[in-house]
Amino acid sequence: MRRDGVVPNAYTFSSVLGACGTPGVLAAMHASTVKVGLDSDVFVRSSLIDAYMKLGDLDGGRGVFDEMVTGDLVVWNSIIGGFAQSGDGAGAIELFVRMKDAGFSANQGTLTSVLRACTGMVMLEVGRQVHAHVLKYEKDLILHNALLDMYCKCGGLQDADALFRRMLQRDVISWSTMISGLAQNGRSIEALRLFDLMKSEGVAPNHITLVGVLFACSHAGLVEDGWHYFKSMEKLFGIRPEREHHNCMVDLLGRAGKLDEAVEFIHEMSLDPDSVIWRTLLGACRMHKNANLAAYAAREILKLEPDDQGARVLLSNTYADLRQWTDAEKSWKAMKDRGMKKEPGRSWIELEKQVHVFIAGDLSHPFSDSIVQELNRLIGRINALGYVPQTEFVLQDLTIEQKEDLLKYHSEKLAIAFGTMRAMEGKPIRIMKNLRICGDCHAFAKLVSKSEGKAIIIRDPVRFHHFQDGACSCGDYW
DNA sequence: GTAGGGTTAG
Repeated sequence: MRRDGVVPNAYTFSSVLGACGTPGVLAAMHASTVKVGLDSDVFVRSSLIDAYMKLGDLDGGRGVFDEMVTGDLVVWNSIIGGFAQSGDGAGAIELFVRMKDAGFSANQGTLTSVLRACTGMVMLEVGRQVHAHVLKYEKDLILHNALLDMYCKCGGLQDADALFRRMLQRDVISWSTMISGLAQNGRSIEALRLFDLMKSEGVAPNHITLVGVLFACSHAGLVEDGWHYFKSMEKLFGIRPEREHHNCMVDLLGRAGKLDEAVEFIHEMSLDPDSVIWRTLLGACRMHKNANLAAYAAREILKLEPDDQGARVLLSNTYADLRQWTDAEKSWKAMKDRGMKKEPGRSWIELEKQVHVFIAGDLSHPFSDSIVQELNRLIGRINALGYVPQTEFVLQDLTIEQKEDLLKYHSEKLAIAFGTMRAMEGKPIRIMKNLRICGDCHAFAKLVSKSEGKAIIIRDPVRFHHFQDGACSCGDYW
């Protein structure tokens, strides 16, 4: 077209920008839009923002957005959606507030992205407010699916359940979301029952539905059921098991302590094992304290991804679990030499529409003094219920006192203490974590839920723990 | 008669 001397217009650019697969091509295309003076056209602008965001270039997208000479709702939606999709929920919500200040009112697209941002940050209360605006779009399935997912991932299972029942239409995504949501919240049996209901209503499952089903099995120790679904999924639903399903099986077997079967499964599967599969096995080895197999899995990961810090951390931790301090030390040193650091534990809690972040061992929160006081009070109360700090969850070679101190200031404990101080009467404390919860914090949360008569809900990267009256929804199986 | 933004697992 260019060779023929035809000058592209805004229609051309907005179509072509979506196809820019590399930063170089996009930059050239962006330059062309400027050259012909079309970069301020709202269609071109929203396409440009979207193209940058899809390549993961947040600054690039933001740059185009900030030149805002012209803008409309879709331009706002592009930038908000971009932030929400790249995991910057706080940024997305901030932009959403600015958008409203600028006099635009949200439509379905905006609300969907904002819900996704709420989901990412476990902002259930903000999500509930968004729900009020969703009501007028009762026919929008995408939006309702996003709302459903928000409730599931924020631990609002009752709301999710009620919404799911009320929805005017449900597609395979709605069903899959609800099935996974139940499974992640420790209600695997209900998840499988819902799967049966889905089939009886004639909705065809897809490969993601089956991931949810297998996830339900693996997180409830339902080894037989898991095997059954895995073996029959192709025949029954025409879905060939993919990587994710194989990974679920390794998780299912490994989590249940059948490590040999898990290894055998990996060796015999038709796909080449990737680092995700090995990482799943490694996690199971750590859970069941099999250092030799862990070392094997970690070496396989590092073969595929030499700079994988997760593998090195888990390997070090396994050695530490076994009190093999020299090997642990060596492994930590290998990390340091490669300039890698362990990601610090972080917990978030939403109180009065504000998100508070706690970092393990970091007492710089403005209310730290009273939080530590509250923590001591809680520990005193649960000591009476038989709490003993499980220092084996500290993965360094330290004295008992030092270990107890490290354990005491794990980020989720700080967040729980802040929660018991400040949370509303009768409302559960909701916390999100970046790492999986440790065994000591799990025991701590169980006992605090009992001593304070308060429900605590913790979301880690893969699942939820609902603590109430001294027990957890995971049944101590995670 | 031509164009831009949104949902599900790990």
